[in-house]
Amino acid sequence: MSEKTTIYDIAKELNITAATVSRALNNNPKISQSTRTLVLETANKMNYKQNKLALALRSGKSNNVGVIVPRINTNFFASVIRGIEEALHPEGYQVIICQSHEDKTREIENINTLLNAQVDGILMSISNLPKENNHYLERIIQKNIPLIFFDRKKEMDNVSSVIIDDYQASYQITRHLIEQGCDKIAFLSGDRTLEIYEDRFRGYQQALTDHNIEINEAYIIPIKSNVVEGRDAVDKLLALENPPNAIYSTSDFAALGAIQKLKERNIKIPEDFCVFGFGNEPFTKFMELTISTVDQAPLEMGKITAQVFLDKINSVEIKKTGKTVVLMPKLFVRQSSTRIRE
Amino acid sequence: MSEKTTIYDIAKELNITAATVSRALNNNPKISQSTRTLVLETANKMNYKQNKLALALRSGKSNNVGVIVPRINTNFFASVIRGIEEALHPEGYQVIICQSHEDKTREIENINTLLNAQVDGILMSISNLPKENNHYLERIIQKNIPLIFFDRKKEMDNVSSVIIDDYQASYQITRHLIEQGCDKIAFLSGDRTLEIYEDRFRGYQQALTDHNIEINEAYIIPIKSNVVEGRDAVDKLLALENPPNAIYSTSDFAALGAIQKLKERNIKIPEDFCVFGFGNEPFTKFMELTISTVDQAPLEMGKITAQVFLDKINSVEIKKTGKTVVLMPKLFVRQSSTRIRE
DNA sequence: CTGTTAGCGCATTCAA
DNA sequence: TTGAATGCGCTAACAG
Repeated sequence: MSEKTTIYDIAKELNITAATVSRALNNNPKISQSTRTLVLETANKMNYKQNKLALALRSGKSNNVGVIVPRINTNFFASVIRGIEEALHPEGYQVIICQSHEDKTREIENINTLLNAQVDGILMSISNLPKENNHYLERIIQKNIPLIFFDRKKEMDNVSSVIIDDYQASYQITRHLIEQGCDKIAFLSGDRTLEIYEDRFRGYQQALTDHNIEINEAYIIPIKSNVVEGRDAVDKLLALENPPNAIYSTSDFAALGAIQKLKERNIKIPEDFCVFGFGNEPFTKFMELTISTVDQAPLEMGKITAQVFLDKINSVEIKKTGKTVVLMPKLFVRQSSTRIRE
Repeated sequence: MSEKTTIYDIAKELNITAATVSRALNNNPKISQSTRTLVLETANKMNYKQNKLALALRSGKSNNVGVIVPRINTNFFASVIRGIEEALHPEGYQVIICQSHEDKTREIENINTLLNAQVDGILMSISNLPKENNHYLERIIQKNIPLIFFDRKKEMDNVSSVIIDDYQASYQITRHLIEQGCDKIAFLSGDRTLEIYEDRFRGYQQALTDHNIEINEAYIIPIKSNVVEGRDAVDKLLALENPPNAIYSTSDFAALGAIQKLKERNIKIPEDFCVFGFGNEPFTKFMELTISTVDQAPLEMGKITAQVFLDKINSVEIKKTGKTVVLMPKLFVRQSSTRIRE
């Protein structure tokens, strides 16, 4: 009862050989219908379960896919993972999740662990790394294991990516703030060595330029994605001789912190100061003062990332090219940035 | 370069046999220091990586541990997983995460998937099941795979659990609300077929009884853990002839929804109505009106759950007993229930 | 201390 | 259509 039955067990039961059983179980055409049904029946009766490990050892495929994210506890990453799961689970893949915690060392460890686990592919959103060489990523490619980036990518040969149009989102946010009458817009941004943040910076920059607003370097503040950094940023900004009248934060958490601090300073939102976040975390909708933000279509991003992986793994020819799928983000303009109602 | 080197490759290189290489690599005492270092050096030089799959097939251990949670995107479960990871990763275990989405069918699928993946253990928080038999859980035990429950458990032989003292937490919450002057306390609860919710109900009940307050069945409303259900519950409660003046919700999300709706109805919190949540979701601290809640020590719970698993797997004797570790929850009394300041 | 052998469970090649 | 033999990479028992 507690013993697992193998194809040998059912072969013995039927006085045939394991090879035949294997063929019957795998829809191999070279087998008679009668033995096939017989095998299937007894396999079922004996509660046979294929040993995936043996299969993996033999085929070199594990049917495991690794996912590496900076952290699991944001709505964005949790939802992307959900999307990946939903697309991959029906295909028989098991998803293994690792968190890098924005730490390069940990990220390399994650990769090693996943490679050890013989994953068939790695889907990842890279961490806030300093400008580093790609050795540890190239190891994946050399092993012929598909690597797909989502959201946070790095430019690499033969690697596909699924991202949103950060530039567009950023341009639209900045334009929106300008249209609301804000002419001094601060930019709280994650590490710009990551493409997403650089792209957002470019969108911000271009929108200002297009509206004849000069960039003020003092308004550009590097932050990490948490509440405290948003609070601290406001302190810095309000200490300026010429403080801003709007904040565009690339993190909802920092946007929240900023709003808290502005309120503590008795600055009225949105009348005196507008705030725009990024990521559409659930709490942005919950607040008494709802927070404007951008939805990054995480569920869709996950599903498409999974699909890109499946396409790669299932294509007969070895694809040596990488493609980039770009999703369109969607702005949710809420109270924290709405002065003018249409 | 892209080929993986095996112990045979390095054996051939050194004109020894694979067994010797294996021994050298595994710190087997029966080997000379000289060959050991020689093997280690060349293994390193040839970039040898142990094939975990072969190891798993041979040893019957996969070094994978499965974690099943209702959902990944709440602070509580994400943090428990983080705790599990932190304890298990250093021991060489890889954590595979599955979401049951509170769905029984999905939960059974998860278990099958994990068993197929030959996990060495399953750590799970069970879903909101109707009173069901345990067949699908007993399959795990029969396979001799350690099963540990955390937070949401089911009474089973030979199965350990790590939980918080839900009864105590609930008693303290209810007592606190009474001390704040609330004498009509509604109870929004998850499915009481789950022990945690039944325990919380008992705590609520006992506190009322101890303070000579009669239970009002109309105040007890079953909910799911989301914002909308909290809003709807308030509608129901305020439609009563004798509406309550406090809500204790076993879900922070429902507590949030309740607060939203109460505000919309111009009911003052905490002056006219107190609200207490459960789970210490981050947003409870973020709100303009901060929400009283209970911290379930998720990180600690994860670490201990992992430790219980390690103890079980590493013990020489086959432990046929299950123990239950009970953690003490911590109340965070915030604005939503604070009338009296000390 | 080291070599030989065998088997974990499976799928595939070669014969029949 | 089926059987026999083989190997995926590793380690443990046994023998030397």
